[in-house]
Amino acid sequence: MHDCKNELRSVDLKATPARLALLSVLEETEKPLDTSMIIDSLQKEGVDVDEATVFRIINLLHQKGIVKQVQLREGKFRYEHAGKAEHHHLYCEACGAIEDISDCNIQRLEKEIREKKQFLVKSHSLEFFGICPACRRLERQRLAGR
Amino acid sequence: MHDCKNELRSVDLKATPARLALLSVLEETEKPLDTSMIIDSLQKEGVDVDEATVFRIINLLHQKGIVKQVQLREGKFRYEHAGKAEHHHLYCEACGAIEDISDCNIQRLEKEIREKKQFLVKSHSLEFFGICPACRRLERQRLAGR
DNA sequence: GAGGATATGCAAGCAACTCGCATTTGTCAA
DNA sequence: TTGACAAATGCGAGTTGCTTGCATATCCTC
Repeated sequence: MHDCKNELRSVDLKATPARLALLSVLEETEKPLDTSMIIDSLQKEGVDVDEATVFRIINLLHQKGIVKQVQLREGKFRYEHAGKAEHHHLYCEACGAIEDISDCNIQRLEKEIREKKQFLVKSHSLEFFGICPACRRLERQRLAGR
Repeated sequence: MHDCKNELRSVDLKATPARLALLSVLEETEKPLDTSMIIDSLQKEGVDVDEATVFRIINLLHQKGIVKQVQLREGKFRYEHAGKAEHHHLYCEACGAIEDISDCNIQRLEKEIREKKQFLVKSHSLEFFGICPACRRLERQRLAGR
């Protein structure tokens, strides 16, 4: 919450209370958040920001490269701070749980694409969808219980 | 357009004109389409289907596993026939061109996730975003010309 | 502290998608 | 072939995620 100010300044954005609070919410949260989650978190910290403003701030931060968009087949975007190490997501289709995975070498594939196809890869998204261990256990219990 | 009927029957769906036409559009098109593209294609074939109906059909086909959802950071879904070989997409952020890529072994990664994390992977999405060769050429010309 | 560029709130608007209900249409059995 | 019924469609209204215009408030520089 202190170097948020510098982070904003470094990309020529004014350090307003709304932006500082939003940025610190994203830095403190490990999972990607959608805009309504962001608004909830801000309210819990006593910061009341209009929905339109949240979208404007998020879009600015995204185009400055400070936050990343995450899509999980929910019909909306989530966002996470770009400062984290390269990682992807396991998304449980039953309960919505999200887990990070980091061990994958897409880098090699990106390099191949760049060399063979002359396509300049700027970013990518890789998400796995399925059922998490907890939900699998629940399902097994449900089946056994009848 | 002939075995579309059987395809629908095989998942207990009535073979209505709208569904048959929609399915054949998806089978004939190589790129993933969004709903308005689907509606346009249907109209060109003289089939007039309501927007709500297209969404209903697409959702049914998706939940029966006949079509796949594709997300390309456009704020909406695209769909493609699930019968195609496993592949992913190169999406040009400048002109919107989409190219398929097929050479990647995510399978190994999926297997690892299933074994190490007990997470049952049902599907995944991998999309690369960047600038395609044509757009890179245009950009170079634009820079050289001034 | 004042001035000017910029950020915000509010309200209206848009696009993707859903839902309820009356009508039409496949499908299957007789 | 036909008739009946479950299911599909069209239409209209509604919801949600997101954007925009404009007046007011705020941050930053001097």
